[in-house]
Parts: sequence; C-alpha cells; structure tokens
Amino acid sequence: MSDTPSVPPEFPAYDPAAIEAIWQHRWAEQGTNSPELWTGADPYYQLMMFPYPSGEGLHIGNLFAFTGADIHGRFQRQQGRTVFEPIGFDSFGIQTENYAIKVGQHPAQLTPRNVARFRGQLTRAGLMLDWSKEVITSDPSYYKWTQWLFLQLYKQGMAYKKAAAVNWCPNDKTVLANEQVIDGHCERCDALVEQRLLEQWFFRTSHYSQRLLDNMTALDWSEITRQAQRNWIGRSEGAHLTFRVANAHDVTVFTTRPDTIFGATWLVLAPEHPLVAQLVTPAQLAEVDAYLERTKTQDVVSRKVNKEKTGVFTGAVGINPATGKPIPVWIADYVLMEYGTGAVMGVPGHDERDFEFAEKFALPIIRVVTPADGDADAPLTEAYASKLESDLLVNSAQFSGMPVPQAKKAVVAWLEERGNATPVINYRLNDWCISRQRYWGPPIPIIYCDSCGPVPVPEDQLPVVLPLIEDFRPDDSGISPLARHDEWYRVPCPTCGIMSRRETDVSDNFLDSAWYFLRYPSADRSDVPFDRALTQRWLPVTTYIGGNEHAVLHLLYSRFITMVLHDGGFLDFDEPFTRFRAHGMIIREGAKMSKSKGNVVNPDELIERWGADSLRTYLMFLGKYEEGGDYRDSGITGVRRFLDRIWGSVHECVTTGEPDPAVLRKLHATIKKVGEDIPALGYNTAIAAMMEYVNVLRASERTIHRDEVRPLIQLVAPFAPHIAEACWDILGGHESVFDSGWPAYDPALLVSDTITIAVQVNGKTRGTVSVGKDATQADVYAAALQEPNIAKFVDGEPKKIIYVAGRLLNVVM
RNA sequence: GCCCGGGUGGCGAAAUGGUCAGACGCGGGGGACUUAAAAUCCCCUGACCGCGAGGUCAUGUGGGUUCGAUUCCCACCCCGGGUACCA
Repeated sequence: MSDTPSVPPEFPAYDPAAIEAIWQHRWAEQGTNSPELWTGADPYYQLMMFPYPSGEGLHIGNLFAFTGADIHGRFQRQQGRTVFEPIGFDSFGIQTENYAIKVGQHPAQLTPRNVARFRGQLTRAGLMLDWSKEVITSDPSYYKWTQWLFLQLYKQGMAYKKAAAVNWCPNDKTVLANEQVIDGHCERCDALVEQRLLEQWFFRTSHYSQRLLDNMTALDWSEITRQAQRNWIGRSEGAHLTFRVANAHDVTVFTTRPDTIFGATWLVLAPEHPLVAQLVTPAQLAEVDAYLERTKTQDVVSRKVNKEKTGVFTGAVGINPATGKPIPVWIADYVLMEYGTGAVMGVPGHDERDFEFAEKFALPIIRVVTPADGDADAPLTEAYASKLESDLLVNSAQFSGMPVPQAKKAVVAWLEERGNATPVINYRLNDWCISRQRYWGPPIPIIYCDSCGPVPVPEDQLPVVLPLIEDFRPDDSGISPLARHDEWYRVPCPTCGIMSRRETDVSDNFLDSAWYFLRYPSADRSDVPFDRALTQRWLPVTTYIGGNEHAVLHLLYSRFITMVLHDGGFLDFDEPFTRFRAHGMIIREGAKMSKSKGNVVNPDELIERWGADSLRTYLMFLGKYEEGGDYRDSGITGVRRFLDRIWGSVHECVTTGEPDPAVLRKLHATIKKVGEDIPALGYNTAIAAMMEYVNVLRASERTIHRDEVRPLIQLVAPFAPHIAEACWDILGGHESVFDSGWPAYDPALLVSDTITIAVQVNGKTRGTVSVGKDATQADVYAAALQEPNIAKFVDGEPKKIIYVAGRLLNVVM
C-alpha cells in the first residue's frame, strides 16, 4: 500500500473493435440517434443522398460521402440543435433490375438482402442515423405515396401523355435506356438500335422553367451545382419568326439571332415536324420518304452524336420576310423537334452548323454581320458567330450599320408590325418523361377504360401493388412485362365498372427519389405521405450533402415536385433544400476506382483492421471534402496513431496541479479553428489542427492535465464518435458526448501581449522583431534597426516603408 | 466544342495579396529506450552551391500589375468532371 509505482500505471490498449461495438450497442439501446421530432428544440434536418443498395455492398465512396454529412450533423448536435439524420434505400429502378437479370434472381428477393447488408455496414461505420424512420422506395408503404404523388400531378394538369421516341432493340425486342445504347448498338446483343414512338407519361417541368431559375438566387448551394442547373434550364432570349410557304402552312422558327434574318437562305425542319407531310412536293416525295425512313432507323443517342450533316430538299419554297426573296425548305436531322419550334432558318454566315450544311448542299452564304472595323463584303470561310456587342449589321437594308444588340430588337419590332415575329424566351429544359417500359418500379396508377378514357386509380385504392411475377425480364412483346399478366392488368373501370386495362408502364426511378426527403419525418405514418405539421417543423432540409453527379436531374426533379406540391396546397415552402453542398470524388492512387481495374477499396476490411473511427477520420483527412481525395493505403496509420495518442492522453492525464497556460492557448486556438472549419466542411484542416494540438499536448512526454485533454474529446467526437464516447466516459462525462455541447474558447487567450513582425528589405524577409501588440510603424522600424541581421541591409534613407499592422514591415531602399 | 474544377516537396496535401512557401500526415534518415525487435519518444527531411556563416533557385509555361504574387490580370499547356448539333 505504500509503494509508489516506479513504472507508469498500465492502461488498456486502444481496441477500436471492442469500443465501437459497445457504443453502437448503447446508441441503439438508448435511442441516441432517434431525436424527438415533435418536441426537440431547434430542428436541424441533416440529409445525405440515400444509396441504391447494390449487390456489391457499401462503396468507400458512399462512406466518404456519408461520413462527411454525419460529421456535419454531429457537430450541429453538439451546438445544441436537434439533429435528424435519416437514411433509406433507393431500391427501385433499372440498376437493381439489370443486376437481378444478370445474377438470375428476382429483384424482390435481392433487395431485402442488399438492404440488410447496407444496414449492417452503415451501422458499423458509426453514422448517427435514425433507423426508426428508414424509407425503402420499393416497399408498398412507400410507393403507395409515389403513386399518390403521380395522381396529384395528374389532377393539377402537370402529368400528361404524348408520343415520344424510345430506343428499340429489334433483336431483343425491347426498349433500352440511353445508357444501354453503346455507339448506336444494344449493349447486350450488339444489334443496331432504332427508335420507336410510344405513348408515354410526362411531367410538365417546363412549366416551371423560369421559377426554377429565379428561385436559385436565394438558395445556399455550391456554386458549381447552381451553374449546372442554370445551364440545364438553358434560358435563351430570342424570337419566333414566321415564314410564308407557297401552298402550305406558315413555318415558324425560333432564333436567338433575329438580326441575321437578311442572311437566312433556307429553312430547315426536323424530320418529325408535323408540317413535313404537307410541304413535300410530289417530285420530292420519294427522296424525302427515304430520308425519313433513314432517320427513323437510328437510335436516339447516335442521332445526336453523329454530327455529319444530312438533309433533303422538300421541294417547297418559303419567303424570307425581310428580303422578300424565295428560299428553299429542307428537312435535316440536325434540327431537333424537342427544342424551339422544331424548325430553324439557315443562316450559314453566322452559325457553324448552318455553314456546314450550306457547304455540303451548296446553298448561298451571305455575310450580314461584321466586326466593327470589318469589310461588309469579305468572303466567309467559316461562320462568323462572334458574340461581340460591337459587331455591326451589313447587307441588311435599313439595318446595315446598326450594332448587333440594337438590331436584334429593331428587326423583331419591324417584323412584328408585319405579323412575322414575336419576341420569346425559350428554355432547353424539356418535360420529364417518367414512363418506363420496365418491371421494377411503381406501376403508374391509371386505368384505361374504353368509354371513360384514362381514369386515375382512386386514392383509397392505392397502392397499385407491383405483382410478384417470375418473368420480369423485358421481352419481345415490346411493352412492359406487366402487360403479359392479364390477371393483373385487366380491372374494372373505377368510374363505370366495365372491364378496362391498367397502365403497364412503371414510373422513373428519379420520381422515387424526388420526394423521399418529405417522407422521412413521417415514415412511420400510413395514413398520409407526410404529416403537414411535422413537415412544417422539419423542412425544408437544413443541409443536404450529396454527389454533384446529381446536380441536375435529381436535384431539379426534387425542386419541381416540391413546387408542384406547394402550388397544390400540400406544402408551405417551394424549395426543398435550403443548403446544398456537393462533396468530391474519392480516387485511389491517382486513378478512378473500378471493379475492372481491381483497385476498389473494401470498407469492411478497413474497418476490421483499423476501426471505423480511424477510417472515418482518415477519409476526411485525405483532402478537401468538397474536392474529394486520393485514397492511399499507407496513410491511415497516421490517423490511427493520432487516435492512439488521444487514448493515451486520456488515460495518463492528472487532476493535480494546473494546466499549462501555453498549452491552454493552443487548445483555445484549436477550439476556434475546428469550430470554424467543420461548418465550412474544412474537415482535413480541422483534423490537422487537432493533430497539432496533440503534438503540443504530448510534447517531450510532459504530464497532461485533464482540463487540457477533455475539450479535445468534444472536438474530435464528430470525426471519431466511438472513441470520443469512451474517452468522455472515462473522463467522467455523465451523458453522451454528443449531448455535452461544444467547448467555448476564450478570445482573450488568443491574443498575446507581444507580436512578431516580419521585416523585409526590398521585399525579402530578413528577420523578425518582437514588439508590443500596440506598436506603431515607427516602433517597429526602430526595433528592426536594432537587429544587426536586418540593419546590415538598410543602408541610408529608405525610399519608402510599408507597414502592415501586426504582420509585416517592408523597407524599400 | 462549351461549362466547371485543378496543376505546389518522394507522396496525400496546407496557406488564396504580406512573417525565410510547404502546416498536418505518409514515406525516408538519424538518435533514445530495449539483450533484440515491435511499440513509443526526440531530432532532421524542397533542390542546388558551400566546411561554415550564408547564398541561389523553386508553387504547370510565358508575360503583366505591385514595395511585395502560390494568391490578382492576360495568353498558353496539361489533368479531372459535367455537357453536347439547344438554333
């Protein structure tokens, strides 16, 4: 009882597996990660993009993304907010279906297995997920409401049916998604893909183009993401111009360059343009038919990829409303029916594509625009398509000499008077085709009745359950596999009762994910898709973190759905995500990870070997979260050592004596730094700052005071939650470290009485001087001259002295 | 082609007008402890010249602005991502 131990007391080695198991169990048992949604103060909805539960299990990239979001959420919780961090599975869709076909199993069997595996992995990774609100999109309790959503859009006139082209494989006799068409060939059988017109369901996203654009200015989103959306919406200002055509209907074109109309030497229609049949003259009929046939037997993808100009003359002749001259009307597949009016005027002098076309078909090329100092008659060897505001019109009658921006307005006004023009704003954003001629998705809840037409399935009859059929593969019938099941698709009309047919298409996977964030808080409710009051309390999502590969489609569709629900009176807000941050991509040793390269990192093995805390922290240490990182196998040891040192410090620290003031200063600087870096997603520098502190804390095997190490545990907790809980417990914490708050720093400790000023002579640093914190320029200069190493460079009177208060003095000789 | 990112030590990366650029970590070298090794701890580590003090060069390339540039401007090269006949 009297012996003073001569060796330091032993303490258990840091054993991540054991610690992590204990705390994960405790979190689950005590519901630590399931906040009280109705009463919790200061709600903070921390959302991460839910995964598609692939057969391969959780990818390290998923883990990188989720960990970054989780750290943000855990930090917010330590700021005293009630943080809701839900998770779910995007389990419907073509990816799962294709995988099921590949491995020869049914997606309905595969999905629960994959989901179970993901659950295990996500739990093992120590994410602060509220599993009590899990959402699985392929579960009838979820897709019931996806179908409900379709019905609301239908009621609001936002869903409609029209014919649209799909990729069709004539060999497999099935519809293909764009990504299944490789170079114009079917990815499975290599047959040449063609296009087919099918009646499909669309959502009127285009109705919201301007609002989707306008609202964006108020969103706190990564700028790259906003820019991607702006480009996608593609607003462009221009005009509709109308051309008379002899013996036929007028042709209206869209152009952003009405000023160039004097140079329009032909008209071109898309092959699908409705006026084509009317315009063709008997003499040209055979040639035109042949061309139309050719464009039809081309898949949707390669038509856009193949830039070689083709076309055919219709025989029709239009009148250029500006010049009054006759111009030929052509058909060419470089004109897209889905953009503008499906017809353009050919202005070869000032449009690259038109120039190519003119060269190929020997059409006249007229210059109507020239640089300010240019020659009106200089021949064009390529299209002059500059956007310079100083460009002037030439060869354009009364408009010659006018600058382009002014001419755009003047020409439209002039033609407008004659009824030949209307100013319009056009968007490239198309309506959203949600029909999929597939099996693994929510059936679209519509019934076709011979006497009533399309009838929505009454809401009290939802869900329209996806039947469990064995032959779920797409086959040679050319329509959805569901159409092969009479017993499923033959139903009485809800209105008149006569035998009718169900819609056999399922909806797009993107529809499942366009509203899942609304479902989470209400996931346990079977009577409503989302509870109005609870939604009001938790949404819009406070912070959404996800990959920028979804910058356009998923985020745009989610915004669209939110707007529609708002306008339908279901929501009080019309933007779903207040703050969005795109994380970067994780690569390995400079290369993209892929199965074919065999360089995929397996998170399970890493967690087993190093622990979840080390892996989490290491992933965040690789680089800027928003830029991604380069995963290298050797680096994780440094992070593990860092956690080991924290573990050691917690066990070795004493409560006698006082903390070292110098260490405390560093501690408070670290608290400040980490507290500023985490909300800005500067995780790598936050970790570096903590490492620096640990180096100071343990320098020269000094004795560590408990008060020097305790706040560090709170700082490291978002990154390494398990070891933090364990350490907090050891240091006498009575609650979870995540309910212990965040340490405050004392600003007074961060300023010292003396400051070090760099002294440069002619811009070269020659030394530093230590002066009082209120020193003036003169004080610093005087002090500098006392330093021989500085003074020797100062010879005579300086020409100039620049003083940056508190930082630097530059003496210019 | 167009729109975004990004080029800094042997490597992952810090610092975006101001203290010899390179924090933090990996890797490497040296030392302490140990019978030895591991672990741990301490020191060094951009390149070149010099015994040394010290000096020279260095943030993709070339210009420019400035007392001062990795940081701002212009041109170009390379890498990554997105998008693509959008009139």
